[in-house]
Amino acid sequence: MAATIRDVARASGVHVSTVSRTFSAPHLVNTETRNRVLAVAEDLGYRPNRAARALTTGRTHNIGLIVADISNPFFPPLIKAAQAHARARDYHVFVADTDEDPQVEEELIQTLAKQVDGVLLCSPRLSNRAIERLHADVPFVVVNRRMKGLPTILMDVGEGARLAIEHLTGLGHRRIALLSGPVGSWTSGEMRAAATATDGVELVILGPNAPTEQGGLAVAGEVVASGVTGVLAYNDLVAIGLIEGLYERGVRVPDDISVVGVDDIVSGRLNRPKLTTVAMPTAAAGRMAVDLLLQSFGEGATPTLATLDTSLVVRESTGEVRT
Amino acid sequence: MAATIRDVARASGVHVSTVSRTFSAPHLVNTETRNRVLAVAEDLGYRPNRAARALTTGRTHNIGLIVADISNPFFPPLIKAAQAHARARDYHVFVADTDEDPQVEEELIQTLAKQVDGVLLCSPRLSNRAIERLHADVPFVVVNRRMKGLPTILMDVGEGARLAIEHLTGLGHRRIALLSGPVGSWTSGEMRAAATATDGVELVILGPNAPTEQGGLAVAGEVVASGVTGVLAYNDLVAIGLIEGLYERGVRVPDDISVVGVDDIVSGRLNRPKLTTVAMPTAAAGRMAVDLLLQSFGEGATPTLATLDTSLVVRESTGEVRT
DNA sequence: GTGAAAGCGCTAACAA
DNA sequence: TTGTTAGCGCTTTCAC
Repeated sequence: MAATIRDVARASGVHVSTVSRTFSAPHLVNTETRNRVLAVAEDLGYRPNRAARALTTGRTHNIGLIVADISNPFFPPLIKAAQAHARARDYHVFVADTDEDPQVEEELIQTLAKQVDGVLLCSPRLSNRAIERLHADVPFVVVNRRMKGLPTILMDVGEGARLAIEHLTGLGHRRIALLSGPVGSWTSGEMRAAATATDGVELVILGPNAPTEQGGLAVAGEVVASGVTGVLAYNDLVAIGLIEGLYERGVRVPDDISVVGVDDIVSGRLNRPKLTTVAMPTAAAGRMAVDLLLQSFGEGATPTLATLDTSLVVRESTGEVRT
Repeated sequence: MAATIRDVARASGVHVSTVSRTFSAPHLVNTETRNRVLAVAEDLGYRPNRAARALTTGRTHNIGLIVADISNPFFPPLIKAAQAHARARDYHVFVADTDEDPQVEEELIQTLAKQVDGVLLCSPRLSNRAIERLHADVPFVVVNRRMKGLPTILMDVGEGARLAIEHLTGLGHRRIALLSGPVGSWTSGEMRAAATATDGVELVILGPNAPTEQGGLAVAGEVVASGVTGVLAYNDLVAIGLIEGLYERGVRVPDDISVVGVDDIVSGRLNRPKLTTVAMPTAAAGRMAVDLLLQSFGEGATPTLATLDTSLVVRESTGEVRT
């Protein structure tokens, strides 16, 4: 059994409260005593039990981070940034994957609720109502989903979609497909709204699609059949899958069809053709999410909305429409 | 503030212990009473506080899962499998990323130690000594690293490397490069040992390399300069990066150089050329790791070694040597 | 500056 | 079947 505060107290001839202070309020204890306690603690391999500490303080110094699919390369940069940022502030991040299942998501939140001080909800699939209900149990910061009354971080994917469509029309494309994402995805809705609002475009909406390479692969036939020359995919994974699906059908990118993705994941930069895409500020979002959450622990916590800019990165998967 | 066991007790006119039993040993309480308590609990939105429960039971029902780099597509299938498997057994998995930094890894383990019942250590970068020391604080299961005395899951990458080399020699390749991985990687050592043991091969060892696409990209020049016709890369990411690097230098895969990866990640199945690779049973490893850990909680827990088979998947990145 | 005591939310004997 | 009591490891008044 690991050493407890009591062991340290006994071994150093002071009372538990003094040991406690040595760790949580060192300035309140005599330097000499403190050093002695510290030495004994070191000797015994004592480390304060965070869970027990949380019971009295109400602060676990843990943050939960919930994502729909950890294997989507969109998330790791966000996760890593959040972890690093949190660690620098003496918080730890626990990541959990919901497998795109709202019910698992809910369970996870409830489990996490008492073990963390707050939860970062990334691209949640839960209904607004459910989120509001769960919010009674634990503070949230929501990423990529508009939630009134909760601290929210949005990446301006609508603007990105607009840029992408403009890029395509600039290349002469008139008939363009939008590959939408999962039902309930805020991002997908934003993209759709932006695309619909653009003039001079015949928009074909295909979906919902799974936000994966498989999703893109599966919709390739429909894309070909739709007779479009340009495509804006829900994300890079879908775009990559689509390109492969088109390739299998003898359709070339960008020669026959231009494809734009969203996210700017690493493998999009290495695949051939290198992907033209809407770059999402994922790392910044991860850091900001942590900041907002910690901030919300303080007094007078005001729900905040932070919108981060996106940008279009033009690479090789888009080209002029063939005449 | 969320409802506590006491609120429920008061509101349902029983004592806290009865409420406690209703949740942790329902068969010990009268059906009628139980229903009443359950109704009140539901009404108040009460959920047992796992952290507090852990304090008395010594069981958190949480499992920590530590990986070196969550953005390496090798891990997500393992993570997902472990999470699903654990959830089915009423355990929850918290994932943390060490960023390939042994010091972060150590900190993480210590933080996790008291908040989980055990830790799954995947491809740890820590020294054996450090691992043994930390093992005093929390039970481990180690994946992809040989640790005497600890439950261990190994994927037989040595055998996989042997198959890969044989595949290459079978295609007529004689001069073959092995792109090794990070220092301290058990996998890398196994691959090297297996490759060295193969007869009739001129082996060129290049590395250590970062286990990423960048690592592969960076070593492409050396590969060309070495005059090999076949390459076994540390993992698929390195293989993919290498192929891109070769492509940039006008070297074709598999026409000029054959490349074999390790892991069988999804994007290797979609990139062109589709990657020939050593498939790792990651999902099985994740499930088995959870099993081993839970098992080790029981009586007479014996340290175990499980070795999982790998296999060679031949796709398009390898071909006959040019005459 | 340090000690004593109460209590965080819960479980686990032991009684009744 | 249910209540009583002690206590898990720690923090936090309040005294001294």
